[in-house]
Amino acid sequence: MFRLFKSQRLKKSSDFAKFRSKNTRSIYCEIFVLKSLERAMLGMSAPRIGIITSRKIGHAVARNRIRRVVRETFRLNVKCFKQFHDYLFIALSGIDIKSNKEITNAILNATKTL
RNA sequence: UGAUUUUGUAAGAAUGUGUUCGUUCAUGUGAAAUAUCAUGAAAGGAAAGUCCGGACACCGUAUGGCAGAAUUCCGCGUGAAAGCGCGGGCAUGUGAUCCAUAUAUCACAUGACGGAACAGUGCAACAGAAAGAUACCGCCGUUAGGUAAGGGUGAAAUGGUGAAGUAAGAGCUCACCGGCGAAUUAGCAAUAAUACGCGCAAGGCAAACCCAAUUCGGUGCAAGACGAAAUAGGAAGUUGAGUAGCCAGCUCAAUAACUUCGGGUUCGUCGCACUUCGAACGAGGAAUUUUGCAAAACCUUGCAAGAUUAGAUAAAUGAACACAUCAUCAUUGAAUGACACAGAAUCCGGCUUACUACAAAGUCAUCCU
RNA sequence: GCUUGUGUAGUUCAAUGGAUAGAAUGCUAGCCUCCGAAGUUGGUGAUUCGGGUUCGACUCCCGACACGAGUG
Repeated sequence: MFRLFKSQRLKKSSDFAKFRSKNTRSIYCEIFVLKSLERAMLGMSAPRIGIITSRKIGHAVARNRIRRVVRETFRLNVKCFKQFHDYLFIALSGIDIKSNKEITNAILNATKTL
């Protein structure tokens, strides 16, 4: 019931390019930027997420940790995310200092306003 | 006791156990596993840097020359190679012995350690008369000139000390030391020792060009193979192209070929996860490793039994809770944390760098006797 | 992933192995002006880091670090 399928993750570069071109709703925290984009009402209804962790955040271990935390929060709290929407999570520098709980709480607060 | 350096460690256990929720791959069941199923496996010593060397794949041909790149004391061992290890020689530095100093001897450390020549070129700021040949002061003589002993400069001044000698001086001559040469002896060799010869007109830098010897075809899994999808031969330029910097040779091509710009597509499978046979169960083999036995002074070897073999692709290997253990804080009850460096990306062998703990050795500092 | 390049003042660039590493711009303090701007005179400030070769290193060599570029 809380599974995370491969189809729920953004993989193609065209999916990421849509965020650049079209108008998106976005919210900025000190740690990250979360963007949302409405999708055509076709196919599956579940929300999808893409994660960007650039090299500025830190070494590969720190980047892996953030990706895992974001995926875990997305998996356990799918109901907070709207259906037929794509989400893009962009991590910013300074996120590697925060603990796992702080990151999850910050994401859940962000989804309320989106 | 502390700091630091070097070497080593089948060490770096996701701290352990349990529960719950998940991720990737393989196999099975199944019509379908991208249906919420079952079983099994799932990150390091450096996975890192990409500095070397290979395997492997492609380049229609990889042949010769030039250019270019890399390596460089000697011997032995190991290895596919790069490299690594052991021993020896030489040079430099430090310390000790000796001690007026040098030489010498011993110990330790470091060394990209071929060549300065009957090959050539280049460089040496400032200072200094002079930096590869010269004469400022001085000395002798006073017409020309002779002279490198003394002065001072410099990183470096044409070997050092003493005697003899002289107008004054000088390897001009002699003794000792140093240097160079070829010979003999020792050594597998690098090289060393010996006596002999040369008065010693040429020193330093080759991580300056260069010379000698040896080695090297290029590109890299985004290599490459197959399938699917898409599409319009649109514009400009060149006359050759064959992936090597140039030339030659060889091969192909001729009205087609190539380059640039613009447009379209931009997904999947294999390569690729120890390997072979097999439809599968399974069997054989390989490597690593644990235990036991036997042989052996040790290194190690053999036999038997068991275990293990990562394979992702916007890129898996995770999260939460409970108990135990440990650490820190606070002060005797409960809070925080699971610890450094750090994340496989075709595979393997090295090198380099980062870092925790333990062990050993060295150096330095402080205290005590 | 693979290949490859570059590091000099806050910024943009110079410097043949040899003075105190130079110039523009910026910043800053005076002068000028009624006050600013412009002008003018000073000051400030750097060889990414660690070793080696050399008498001597921004330069040559080695290792690290940082920042780029190319490649289907």
